[in-house]
Amino acid sequence: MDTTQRTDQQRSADRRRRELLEAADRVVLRDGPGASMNAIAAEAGITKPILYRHFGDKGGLYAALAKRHTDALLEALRAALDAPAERRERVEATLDTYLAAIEARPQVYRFLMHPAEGGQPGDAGFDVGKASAPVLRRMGEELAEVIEERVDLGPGSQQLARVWGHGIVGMMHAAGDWWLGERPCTRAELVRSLADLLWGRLAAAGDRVGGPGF
Amino acid sequence: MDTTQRTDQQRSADRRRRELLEAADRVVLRDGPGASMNAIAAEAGITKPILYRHFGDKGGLYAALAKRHTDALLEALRAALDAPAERRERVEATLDTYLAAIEARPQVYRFLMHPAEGGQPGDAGFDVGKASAPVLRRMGEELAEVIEERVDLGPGSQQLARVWGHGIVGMMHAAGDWWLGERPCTRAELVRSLADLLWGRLAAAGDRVGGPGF
DNA sequence: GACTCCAGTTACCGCAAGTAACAGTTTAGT
DNA sequence: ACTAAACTGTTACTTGCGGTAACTGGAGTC
Repeated sequence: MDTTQRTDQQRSADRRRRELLEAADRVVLRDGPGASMNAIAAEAGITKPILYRHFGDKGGLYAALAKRHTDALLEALRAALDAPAERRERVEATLDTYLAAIEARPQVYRFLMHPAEGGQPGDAGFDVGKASAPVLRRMGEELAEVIEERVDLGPGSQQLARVWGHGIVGMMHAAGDWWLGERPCTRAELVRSLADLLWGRLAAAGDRVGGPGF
Repeated sequence: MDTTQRTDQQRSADRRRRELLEAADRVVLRDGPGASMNAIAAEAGITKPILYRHFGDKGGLYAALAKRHTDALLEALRAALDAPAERRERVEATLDTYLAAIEARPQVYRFLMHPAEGGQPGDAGFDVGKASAPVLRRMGEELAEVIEERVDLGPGSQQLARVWGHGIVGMMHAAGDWWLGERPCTRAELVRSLADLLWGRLAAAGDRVGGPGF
């Protein structure tokens, strides 16, 4: 029962866990977010209880799965966010990176954003936002950090940055979701339109004929 | 089987339907989005099959329920959007109306935004966005209409307005969701911060010390 | 060789969606 | 008045999923 022994076991368990996650990934990508534990186990060549031993419950498995993809996505976003360029270019690069990601793998995106809850009704009260897609939260928080650290916002900058972080992420997400469903324009056009919005073009635009505009 | 007769029946059915929806409303508000059909039927003083006769399946019931609340919310938003004031004031009024609504009835909000899917795995392919919360889509579309109709955006205005409609709604939604969970500031502060964001303050702000800002 | 772990299995429980088949009651037709 | 439809409601069932208990076989350890 010395250290190497234990490390071996742990390594084996970790490898197994990765294999299971990869199998789960395949199934979720094939069957959608409603994929059953049985299906995942079958894909991995084993049976349900093993999944439960590794991940506790379905939420655990999905959380682990989501973490993988979220980490990957955040990595890509960070790169775009930290690129050496001026602000507008960075914003556009970040938007484009996100949109390219959801465009390339819509199933992954769908899984991350609409995890299909499934919470038993016997659960506790309404912890609003707790069951919501945590991906957006993480993205919002990270963006807030970058903003607060890079942009000079005067007093109350931290709160402002957080609001903006979550707001911008939400804008990106909603616009991306809609765009992915309808494909009304190219990705570049979408990026440009959103950046224009953030650059205050709504405030700068004139009214249309007939009274005060929106 | 003349017309009046049939109308009577239809009226009765409609009344029943409303009663059922109100019962469902109570249960969903009490038990959360995972409320079971049995529970709803019990609250209405009847049993499951009747619910199924009226609404087809759980999705139908939830859709009907969501439509009610969505209509009410959109009504309120339209009022704020059409108020006689200048643009910035309207934007703030609209944001505040939305936030006040979700603040007043977080359970309703939660139900509308996170309907807990539940789609059987045997379903068709990934119609991304189809199962997504339709509330946001409707809000986005309506806002787009208002923008396109009131603001002079030059060529390509329709597409731009739609992108902005969905983007702004998403911003409002995400920021509201986060705010409702953490309550980091007052509603008025949040409204102001978001309006500032839309008014291009991010673009106008200076860089912080040490290199180009975000 | 007996002992202990561990991966893995089968077989089950509870619960919720959805359905089939049956029963009471009002309404229409003759 | 008597039957037939149509509507409302019920009980009792099937199916399928999440989750668990209890057993089984094989690896290493004393």
